[in-house]
Amino acid sequence: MANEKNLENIGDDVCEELCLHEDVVERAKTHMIEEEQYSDLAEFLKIFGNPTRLKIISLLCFEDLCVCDICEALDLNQTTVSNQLRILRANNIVKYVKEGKMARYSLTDLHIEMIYKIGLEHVLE
Amino acid sequence: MANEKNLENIGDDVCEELCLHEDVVERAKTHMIEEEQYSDLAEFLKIFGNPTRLKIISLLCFEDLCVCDICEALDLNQTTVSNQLRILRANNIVKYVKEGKMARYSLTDLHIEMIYKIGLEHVLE
DNA sequence: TCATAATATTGTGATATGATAATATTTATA
DNA sequence: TATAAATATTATCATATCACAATATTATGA
Repeated sequence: MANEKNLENIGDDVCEELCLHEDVVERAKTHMIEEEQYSDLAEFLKIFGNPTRLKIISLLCFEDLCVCDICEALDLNQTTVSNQLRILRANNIVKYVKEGKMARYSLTDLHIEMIYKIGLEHVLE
Repeated sequence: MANEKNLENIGDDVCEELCLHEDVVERAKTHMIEEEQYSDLAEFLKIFGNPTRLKIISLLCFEDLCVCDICEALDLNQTTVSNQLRILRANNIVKYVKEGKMARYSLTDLHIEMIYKIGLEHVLE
């Protein structure tokens, strides 16, 4: 962002001294997606970067649970769990249904479980 | 951590007032992994939570690249790219081979591409 | 061996994130 | 409708992260 003036003379100032394989660079660029899609994807995947949220996700892979059961299973206080559930909700990772006083949480779709499991495979090998 | 004394009277103090479905909680607990594995997984997946790193990963999905080509394709300065490559290396997401003055980077394995693509599928739908 | 290209490391200030205390909201039931 | 259980929101401060400037390292060729 913030360098419209350089759009056509990229390479003139910065890159004369760099290795620059122009054809390779051009081909690479064709595989890129929109700036905003990178941002959205980063925002989404960032959510997996916290142990508490991963614990919640790992529980919900097997069974829908209410908030207090998650608190109990993870030995965490209610504020912490509720806050993380809100973040997970906001990022479309969990959903919930109200059942009386309780809120029963579940994963939104299979993508969540897949990312969790592929990631785990990677760190365990 | 830091509550050995509560291991057998969990629920006596905090949870009398909460909903507590003991059987559900016990079953949920059996699906949990080690504390350290959650931490390791969070550290790993956290790396995907940054647009610059995702851009680098997205390029390397198609072709191995040297540092200056990545700089050029992403229009980022060399410091930024090198720093992010170091983080990616440290987390076993990319590897590189030295070719003369150049360093040719590639993804370590298919897990990386899978997480990128599943995540993208999720945010695009 | 000197200059330079390619890459890596370190330092910095602004911004984001974490767990939790304090407080508020919602809902069922007495 | 008052109470209490279950959950949600807000505020706080310590810590982590970001992009990049400045600087260092490594390796090739003159």
